Amino acid sequence: MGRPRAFDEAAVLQKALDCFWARGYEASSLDDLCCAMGISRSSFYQCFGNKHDLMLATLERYGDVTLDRIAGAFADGPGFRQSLAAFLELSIAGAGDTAGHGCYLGNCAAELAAIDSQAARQLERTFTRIAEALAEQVRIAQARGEIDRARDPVALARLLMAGMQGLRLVAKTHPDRAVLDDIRDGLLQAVGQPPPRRSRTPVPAGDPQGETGSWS
Amino acid sequence: MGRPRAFDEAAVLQKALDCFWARGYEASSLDDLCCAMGISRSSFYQCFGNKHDLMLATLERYGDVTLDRIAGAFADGPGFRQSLAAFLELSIAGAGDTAGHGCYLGNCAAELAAIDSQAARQLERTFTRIAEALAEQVRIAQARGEIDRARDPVALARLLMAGMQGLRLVAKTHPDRAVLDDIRDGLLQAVGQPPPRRSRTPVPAGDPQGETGSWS
DNA sequence: CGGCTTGTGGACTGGACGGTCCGCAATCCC
DNA sequence: GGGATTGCGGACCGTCCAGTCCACAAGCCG
Repeated sequence: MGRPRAFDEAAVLQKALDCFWARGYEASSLDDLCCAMGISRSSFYQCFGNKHDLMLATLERYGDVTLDRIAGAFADGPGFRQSLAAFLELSIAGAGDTAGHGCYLGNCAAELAAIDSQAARQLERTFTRIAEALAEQVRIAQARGEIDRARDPVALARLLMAGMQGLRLVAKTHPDRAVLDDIRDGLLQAVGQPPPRRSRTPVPAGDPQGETGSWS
Repeated sequence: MGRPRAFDEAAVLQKALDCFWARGYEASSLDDLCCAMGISRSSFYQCFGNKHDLMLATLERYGDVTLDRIAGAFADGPGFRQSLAAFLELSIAGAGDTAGHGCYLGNCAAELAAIDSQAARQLERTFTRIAEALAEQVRIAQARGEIDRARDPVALARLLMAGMQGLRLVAKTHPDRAVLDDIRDGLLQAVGQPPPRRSRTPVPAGDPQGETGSWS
C-alpha cells in the first residue's frame, strides 16, 4: 500500500557507515550524511530515527560484516598463520576507499565509548563476539596442530583482537610500512609455534621478516 | 609591563587536556573548555589562539608526559617485565579520574588522524618517539639479559606500543577485567624469555595475577 | 599618583547544527 | 480512475557553535 521507498535501506546504511567511518560521528553533520546517503532529511528521519540511532545501526552492521569477514578469512585458508597474516595485511592496506580510516569499531570506541553508554554497550558486545569468533578459529588451528594446544584459545584471541585494534590505530597515523610490518610480524610471532612434540629449540627467535610480500 | 595573567598557563592547559580527553575533540565546546579551564573566552583566545591550536598544544604536552612516564617506569624498576607489567596495569586501571578514557593519543588518532593532517603529523611524531623510548628500554633489558638478544628491539617496541594502544582501546568498552588481564599477559608473554643459555622450560605459563594491586 | 599597557568578563555575531513540518508526488487497492 | 496511504523535497525552527569585540579592571613605570 502507498508509495514504496525509492532507495535500498541496506545500501544507504552502508553509505552512512562510510561517512561516519571517514569523518567520525560528531564531525558528520546531517547534511554530510544525507548527501552521502543520497536521501532527504524526511526520508532520513522516517527510516532511521535520528543521527544517534543511525550510528548504532551502522555499528551493528559493521559488526556483522566483520564477523563474516573473519569466518571467511579463516574458513578455506591455507592455515591459521597464513590466514591471519592475510587478514592483518588487509587491515593495514585497507580495502580500497577505507584505507587510512582505521577500524570503524575502534574509531567509535575511542570517540564514543566514554560518553555514550548505548554505543559502549554495543561495542562491548561486538568486541566479545569477535573475540569468540577468533577463539573458535584458534581452537580449530589447535586441533589441526598449527598452534600449541597448551595455550588458552580465549586469551590468545583477546590478544589478537587488541593487537589488531592497535595495529589499525597506529596505521591511521603511520604511512611508514616498516612500522606496521613490525607490528604484524610481532603478532604472528605471538601466536607461537606448533606444539614441540620432539625436543627442539623452544623459541627459534622466529624470522621477523621473511614471509611477507605475497598478499595483495 | 601591564597586568599579569591571573592563571597558570600550564595548569590551565592540563585542564583543557582533561576536557578533550574525557569528551573528545569535536564534542568539547568552547563553553566546556573555558568552564573546565576556569578562564573566559578572551583569555582563551589571547593565550591559546583557537580550539584547534589548543588541541595541538595538549597533544604536545601529553606526548612529553608520556615519554617521562615511560622513562620513569623503567628507570629504577625491578626489571623490564615487572616494569612493563606495572605500566600495563596502570594503563588498564587508569590514574584516578582518567580511568576509562583510554589513551589520549589513541583517542585523538582515532578521531582526528584521518581528517586533520596537522594532528596526524604530530601524532606520528609522538608515536615514533614513544616507540624509540620503548626500544631503548628493550635494548637495556637485552644488555641485562632479561630479553633475548636476538630480537629486534625496534620491532618489539613497535609491537608493544600497538599492543598498549589496543589494550587501552578495548579497556574503554570492557569493564571485564578478565579480558584485559588476558591481553596484558599476552603482551608480557610476547616479550619472550631471557636467552636460552641453559635448557629450561621455555614458557612457564607465568602467573597471570599476583603482582597486581600496588598501583595508586 | 597618573598615564600606559595588558588581561579579563561578558555581550554579541553570523552561521551551522539536529530536528520538524508541510505540500506535493507516487503508488496501491478497489 | 479515484480515494487512501505512504514517500519525499525543501523550507523552516530554536539552539548552540566558534570566534570577535569592547568597556573596564589590574598591574607596571615614571
